[in-house]
Amino acid sequence: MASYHFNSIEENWQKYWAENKTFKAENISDKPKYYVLDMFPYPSGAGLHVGHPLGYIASDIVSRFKRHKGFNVLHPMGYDAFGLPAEQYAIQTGQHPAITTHENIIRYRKQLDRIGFSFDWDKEIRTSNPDYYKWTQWIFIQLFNSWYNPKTNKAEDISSLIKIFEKNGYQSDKINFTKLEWRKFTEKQKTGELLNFRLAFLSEIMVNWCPALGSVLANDEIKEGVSERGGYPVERKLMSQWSLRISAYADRLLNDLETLDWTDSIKEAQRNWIGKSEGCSIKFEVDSNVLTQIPINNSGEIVKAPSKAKNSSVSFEAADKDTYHKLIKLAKTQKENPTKEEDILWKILRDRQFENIKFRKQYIINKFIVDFVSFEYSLILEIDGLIHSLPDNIISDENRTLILNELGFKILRFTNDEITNNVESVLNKIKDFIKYYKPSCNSTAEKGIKARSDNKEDEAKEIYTLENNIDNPIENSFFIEVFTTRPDTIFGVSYLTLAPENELVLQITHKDYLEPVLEYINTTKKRSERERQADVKNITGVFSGTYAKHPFTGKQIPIWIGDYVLAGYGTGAVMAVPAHDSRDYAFAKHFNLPIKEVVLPEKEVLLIGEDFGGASYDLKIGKMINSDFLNDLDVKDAIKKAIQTIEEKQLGKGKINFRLRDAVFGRQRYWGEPIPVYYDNGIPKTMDESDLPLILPKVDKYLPTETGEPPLARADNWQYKGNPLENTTMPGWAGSSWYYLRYMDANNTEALANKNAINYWQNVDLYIGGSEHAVGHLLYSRFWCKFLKDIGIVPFEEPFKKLVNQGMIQGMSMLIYRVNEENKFISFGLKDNYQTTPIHIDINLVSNNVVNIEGLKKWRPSEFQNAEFELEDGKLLCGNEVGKMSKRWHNVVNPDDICIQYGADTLRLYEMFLGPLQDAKPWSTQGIEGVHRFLKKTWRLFHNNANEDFAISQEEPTKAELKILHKTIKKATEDIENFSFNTSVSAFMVCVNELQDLKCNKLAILEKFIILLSPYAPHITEELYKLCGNQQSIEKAEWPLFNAEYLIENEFNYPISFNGKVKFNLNFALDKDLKEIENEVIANEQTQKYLEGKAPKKIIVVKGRIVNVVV
RNA sequence: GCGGAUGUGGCGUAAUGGUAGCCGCGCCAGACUUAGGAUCUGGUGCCGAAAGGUGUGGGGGUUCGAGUCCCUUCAUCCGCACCA
Repeated sequence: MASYHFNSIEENWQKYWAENKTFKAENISDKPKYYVLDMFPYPSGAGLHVGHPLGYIASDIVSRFKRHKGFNVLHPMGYDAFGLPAEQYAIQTGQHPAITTHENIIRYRKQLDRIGFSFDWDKEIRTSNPDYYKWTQWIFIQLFNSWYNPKTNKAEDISSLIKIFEKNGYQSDKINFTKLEWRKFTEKQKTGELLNFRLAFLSEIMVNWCPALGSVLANDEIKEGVSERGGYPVERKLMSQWSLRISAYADRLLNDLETLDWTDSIKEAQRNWIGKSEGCSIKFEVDSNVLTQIPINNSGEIVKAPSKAKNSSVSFEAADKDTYHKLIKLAKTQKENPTKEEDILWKILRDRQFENIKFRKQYIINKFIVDFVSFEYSLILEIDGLIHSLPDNIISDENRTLILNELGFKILRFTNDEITNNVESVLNKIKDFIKYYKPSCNSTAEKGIKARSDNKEDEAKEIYTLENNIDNPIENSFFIEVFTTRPDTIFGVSYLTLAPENELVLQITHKDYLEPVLEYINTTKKRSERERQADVKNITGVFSGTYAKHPFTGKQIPIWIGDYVLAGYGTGAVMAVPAHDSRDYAFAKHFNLPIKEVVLPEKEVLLIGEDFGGASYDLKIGKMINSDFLNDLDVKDAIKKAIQTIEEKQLGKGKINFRLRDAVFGRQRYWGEPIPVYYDNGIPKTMDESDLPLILPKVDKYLPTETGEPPLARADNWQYKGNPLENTTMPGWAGSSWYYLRYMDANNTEALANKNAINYWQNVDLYIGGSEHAVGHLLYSRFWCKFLKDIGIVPFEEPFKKLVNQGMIQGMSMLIYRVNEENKFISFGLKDNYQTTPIHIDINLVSNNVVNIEGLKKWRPSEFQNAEFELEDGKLLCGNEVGKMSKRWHNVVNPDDICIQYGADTLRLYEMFLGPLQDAKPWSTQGIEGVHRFLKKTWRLFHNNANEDFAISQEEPTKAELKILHKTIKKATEDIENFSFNTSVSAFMVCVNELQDLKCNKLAILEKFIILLSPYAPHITEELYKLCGNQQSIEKAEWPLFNAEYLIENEFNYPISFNGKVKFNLNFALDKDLKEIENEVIANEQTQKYLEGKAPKKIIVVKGRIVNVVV
């Protein structure tokens, strides 16, 4: 008895492969290498569903094929083991996430093994293993120790930058110091400056804070305003964070896309994400006639922007003179007559030695007197119950907070009661704050200190300054700098628009317009990102009351504030050209602002001054008009000319802008790689490499501390060399950004991988995975690869040469319909007679859309036991819905179940047979029978049907049999190379059907055929190969060679068509003269019938293809 | 809105510019069987009894010939989402 017992066959061969290490990849080999990689799975608690293996099967087929072709194949698998779900589970249950993760991995491994993948399991890796994350931390240290040198266009050791500073100082738009100043800087100041250059750096930035997850999320982890995992709300928050300077690599990441064999859609997604735009910055002088906010210092003097040395600083003590004098007077009174509470707090602040922190009392900032302020920490302390502002001040408390926050200050408020009765709590709050918010040189406040240090000798003249974006401002002048890609349209500018978040807004707003402007800022702030995104059509904005001067014409241009301008892009300000930008157009229309055309479209000539029929002309094609020196130029030339002129006149300069933001690298989370950084007296330093790995410590709870610090702060003795260690951990993408390198030499303790191994395996030849990683993982991996190349670790620029995206396998949900507010369910066809709600039920309760009602009652007795059912034809029919395969919809299909019922070979073949790998498709088990039947047929070819014995013939194959075989060899080889797996499965079926028709059981044919089939169905083919008398695994067999001679035909049955429509067929020898064929076709009596007595105009004969008669 | 992809039987799909629907599911008929949910044979786009006609989302074009190339339009799916 030898029928096809797939269960035992599959189990035996899986054991054999494991024991014999059949798929071991050698790091030293004479064979050519081939590296096939699957995207790193995260071992979730739900296990694998049938969608996951789709890509793994495809990559496994390619791997096995390449081995047959004589390649040394690296085909590894491992786990991206850090991640939020395990941590969420840990928070809920208290179980260490390592335990959960380990259990999940065991389950994954069992499921993977069952499908018969040819992974080299000796190379398995887990990102949560200290042996692995040691090297993730090591890479982080290298990033910290590097900066990007734009001259050499690569990362270099930070020491080369320090040398530059020592020799030349540094000058740029935003950072300026001389070599002498550099030498005078304290260590802290130097650290701060260097952080502006390190590829891993600490900075204070707006982050996406998800309170529910207790974590910061990257932009690509947010979908539609909520977190991708869990769907929790996300808010914007200013935080001190580790980031990676991916923006330094923006150009290389963009340009090298061209070298990659990836799909256009992924490349396009990355291009969009990087978002390069070439243009020009232009400065608009704010009209001094209307600028009422004269910078004034504490003494009531007008402060001139310190010329030259700190030329980019503008005073922020902006209040008009009248207001200011009132303030000074008030401050003085308040200082002299402190309240009881004020006095208590002041004494504490003065006496309690907050290391190096100086607090000032009753200090004027902007239009306000604050109670206490520390500039080192940008911290304001306020005691409720005190008068905060001028008695007649129109600014509300809310707006006051807003303005102070806007200036980069954080505010701690205490009540009188708190100060009188619980001074310790007040003290602790301040201490906690100071501990959590490290002083950062990137914060606006810190820059103030920097500026201030120049005027040390004159305390009275201390001013709090803020750096802005203005280059070389002329004294007492005030500029708004915009970024535009259309400098050619400079003469079409009818207004400027600032983003509401733009720091300049508060400076330029006319005092009469302050209230509506503040109100507008507040409204836009309250609107969540989500609302703002969803609501593009709703145009909002407000006039600032101030005008700017056109740089060429000198004309007055109104300055508006509008939330259609993004604060984070360019300078957060635009020059609006409504005639040639649809967003500006919509805004101008809404507020009735002038529209001036300056580009004449090429084709349709529009009358000047006339509206463009409700739209703007945005294309960069046409001739310039109404544009002074640009007139009559083509747009493209005008752009060049405009930039040139603007640069000559020093009104701005050519600039390239990227949308790509630096990547936030810290998570307020436990289950991730600890960041190997400690704080020596507040200065961030990396650990010695020899002390790595920095092991994730034990904590009592996986939650933030009471003071809001990340869970690592709970660890005992979380210190290095007596200094506090960093409390945040690395994000999920850290470990997965370089894992492909670790597989090359997974157990190396000396390096992330041995140099020879890296040189042998090089980059990944084929990478298969879902397109959901288009911009996250794939961009970060490219970034790290380029960095590792710069520092000499890898010899290649790109990690993944060819990328194939498998389509998602969707789930088919089963829906039954409950009558609203009744416990009654209606069959699909009758549901329209009622008001119903669809309910998802377990797909196992349904076959052919018929619901098993008894099963349903057992599945959820509470819901269905006593329910009423309205049937059609005695059946309860359900509806279907295609969507995500998920536990939630009860539509998960587990590959284990398929393996038990049909076997792994059937599952593998079927997943490939479903359709093109790249296409998304809903999972349906309909059709799996056909694939299973095919395998049974294949098995029978090798067996005598009568007694089911293995029976194979040694006879010489016939020409017909060889033709079938070689046709299949050709198709199978081409299809694998084209990733067209579905068509090759179909070719195998054709082959078996035809061999069966010929009753062929010849070894010479069948043995070759099963080698072709073996990458797809490895178990059954191993078994048959062994039965054929082979001692070795089929894996070692050579791929059959295709011989075209067997396919040569000597005659062809030509379709005869008339005007392209086929009417009948005629048989001719293939070497027959084409003219003769033509003659015979004309002579044929059937032809005469279709000619209807007319003479043919023309006859086309294509050899071996077709005959077409033109009538 | 912009960008990308896809539209072919009841279903999954196939077709170097050359006979549209290969292969599989489902369905119909039959054979072998105590039985079949095993296996085998034949049929199966649609209309039509047949002859024949018609047919690849719609419209137009190029070509001797278009599912395939071009233009246009519609629908669905996926990205990006005011990037100046």
